[in-house]
Amino acid sequence: MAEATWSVGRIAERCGVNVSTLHFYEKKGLIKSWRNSGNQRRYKPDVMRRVAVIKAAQKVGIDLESIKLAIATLPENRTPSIKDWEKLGTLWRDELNAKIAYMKKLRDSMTSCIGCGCLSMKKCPLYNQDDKLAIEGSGAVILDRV
Amino acid sequence: MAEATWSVGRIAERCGVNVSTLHFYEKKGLIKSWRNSGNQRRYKPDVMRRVAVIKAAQKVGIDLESIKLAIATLPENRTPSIKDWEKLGTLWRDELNAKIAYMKKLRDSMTSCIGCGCLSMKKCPLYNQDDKLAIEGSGAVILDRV
DNA sequence: GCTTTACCTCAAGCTTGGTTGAGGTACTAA
DNA sequence: TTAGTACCTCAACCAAGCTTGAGGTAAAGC
Repeated sequence: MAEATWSVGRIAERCGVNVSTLHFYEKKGLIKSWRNSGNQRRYKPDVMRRVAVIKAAQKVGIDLESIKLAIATLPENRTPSIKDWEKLGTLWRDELNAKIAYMKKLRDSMTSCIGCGCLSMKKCPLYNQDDKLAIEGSGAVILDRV
Repeated sequence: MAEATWSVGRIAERCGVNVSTLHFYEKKGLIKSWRNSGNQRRYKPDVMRRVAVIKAAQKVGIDLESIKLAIATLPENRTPSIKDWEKLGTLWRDELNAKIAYMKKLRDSMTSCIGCGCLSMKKCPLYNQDDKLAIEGSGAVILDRV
């Protein structure tokens, strides 16, 4: 059972994603499969954990490219162990901590800055916080140029 | 000075955004202008605060549509007061608090769940947390269907 | 054996939040 | 008056992260 091989539809069902998503992830290099004699995808069961981890990481705002890089640190030649996975978790937990801290800073500036006169100027703390960690990739950077 | 009218280029420069962004926001109904005799946009100075608020809200992960709805609560017939703006700030601060709380929950599940056996199943706390507040709009919802 | 379901590939489409470019008009400064 | 900017509109494009559809093959159930 532990070393069974899985079809794309079964993986999709178990992971709660569409088949097209699995195709997409494969094309992006996030997961791997081999083909059976009829050219259909077959998976090792650990792909489910990979998909689950991808989804978990996305939830905390990590994009697929970064997830791909992180996943690339997993061993190629053997099924990743609990320890291997935990390392990823730790990595992302740190990132998440940083994001939380950033959002707290934003929150604390929010009420005061939004009503105050500084908002469109370069002194405003809401603008001048380090936004390398910005949740949405873009949107940042812009207001510091004034 | 306080009641001066501004051209699109000057607003763009003061707010640190592109002219095209202001066109875009106007098309989306987030800001307003009128035209001079030569069909060029003219703005009241409070549009700068609007733009600034839009950018601030984006930083905390609020999408333009929600920002538009929030801005729509501002008075139409007069320049919004500090109090009006502060109401928005308070609203978003609450939203941000909820997001922070959500991310903390994710963080606490992260290390333990990622390595554990529950990750691809419906019992995993990492999946079954309320994800209405998900940072990235999509990506959520999916793993609860298993 | 036959039907239904699952799978395949490739291309095109969708959403958000803009940017870029073409072709043309208006304003400003010397 | 004449450059040189600044502005106008409209359409097309970009990136991420998928989804949808067309046209065709494989596998599974009765």
